[in-house]
Amino acid sequence: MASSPAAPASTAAALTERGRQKADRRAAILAAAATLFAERGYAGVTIEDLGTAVGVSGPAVYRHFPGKAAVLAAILEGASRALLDGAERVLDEASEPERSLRALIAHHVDFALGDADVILVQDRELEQLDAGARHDVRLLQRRYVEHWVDVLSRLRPDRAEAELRVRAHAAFGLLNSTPHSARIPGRRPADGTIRGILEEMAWASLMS
Amino acid sequence: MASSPAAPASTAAALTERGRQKADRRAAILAAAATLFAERGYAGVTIEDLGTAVGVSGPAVYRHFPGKAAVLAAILEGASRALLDGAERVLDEASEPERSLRALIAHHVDFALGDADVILVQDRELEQLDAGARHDVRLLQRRYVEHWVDVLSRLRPDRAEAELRVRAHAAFGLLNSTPHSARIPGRRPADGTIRGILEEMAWASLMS
DNA sequence: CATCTCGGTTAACGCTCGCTAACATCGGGA
DNA sequence: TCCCGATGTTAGCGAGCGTTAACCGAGATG
Repeated sequence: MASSPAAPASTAAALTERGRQKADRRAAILAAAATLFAERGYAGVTIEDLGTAVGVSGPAVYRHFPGKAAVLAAILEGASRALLDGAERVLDEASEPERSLRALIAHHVDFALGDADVILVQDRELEQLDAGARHDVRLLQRRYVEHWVDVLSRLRPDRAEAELRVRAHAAFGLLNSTPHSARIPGRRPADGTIRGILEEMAWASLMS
Repeated sequence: MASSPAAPASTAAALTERGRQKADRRAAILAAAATLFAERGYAGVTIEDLGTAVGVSGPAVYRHFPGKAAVLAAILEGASRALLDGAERVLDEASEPERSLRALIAHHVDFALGDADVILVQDRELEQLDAGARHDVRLLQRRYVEHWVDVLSRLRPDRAEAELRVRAHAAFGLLNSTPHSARIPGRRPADGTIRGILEEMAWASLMS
């Protein structure tokens, strides 16, 4: 799950100059890949495209990832982990369920509006992963959903967990709608306005 | 937009035996393609797969569609048209805006639960279309959204159309959530139950 | 200072897949 | 009945693309 050959354990960060450059390149490839995958789909992007997007060309990408699928896997695992970590951080700070739900919603909106490309790829390209990576991502997603279900079941103990799970998924669809529709032309309201609308709608739908 | 060489105009339906067989084949290919595209993505399905799925093999598909892209285009245009036609039919029957909105929601849920594969493909593979077909589909989608916005603006004349458009898109994301999450294992409630939950959530979110 | 590692280059292989060609078969109108 | 057009079949081309091979220069290391 970590790096390959006996990584310098804890002091991994302050390595040499080359070490940081490599990390930067890797991050740049991931960022460019998210944008390109969102625009053209995983299959519509070539390894050469990924290289060109970060200023190297072609097979240099293989110095950072073992293959094209690994790039997608890194994006999806990163997204799932970021979403999950954020949710757990947010839940540590608020114990009252109403506050917790509002915080969960706000955090999800932040992510959806901030990393729209990643959300799009996450929604669309999960199936392209090999069984192992797909399973890992699904596990992270499941844990994320369960946090939502936990909070919801404290707010509405009368409702079955199965219903709350359907409601959580529906809320994700609602909150992720902007990355999907943003590609359609037409003027949209400012991000701040959209954020308010989505938070209000998500709350109302979940508590209805 | 219709058939090629001087089609027998109005009496097109009651043609010969061969005519009906051809129509059946075409419909079978479209249905199989929707399922396969939903499972593996447009790029993950070969023309050979499409043929095999309906009992013919490989290039026989070209007797019914000029190419792979045309199959996708037919699915997406069919879906957009069905959604739009249904909405217009529904709006003809109810003039009161509250009833209209409830009917629009119910109709959309019907479609999402009944043609989950098509909804999934519609959400994911629009970009794979060539510019012309994509434009056509976008036009149909736009008209569909505008029907929702019209009804919403009669219910909430205080709100800007831009906001209502964001709300409509968010509601679509909510209503289309089940086709997306259905692939995740785990027991789900029965369709009837899900329908009720989604309708309630959509209404609450739009009117909040 | 010699050497080794590593991130980069270009060339090329091989597979997949959309699509076309050439040919067979058969239903249906004159 | 006879022929034409439509719907299949199999063989094969050609392009695109993921990946590997072979080589190179420079920064870290002893």
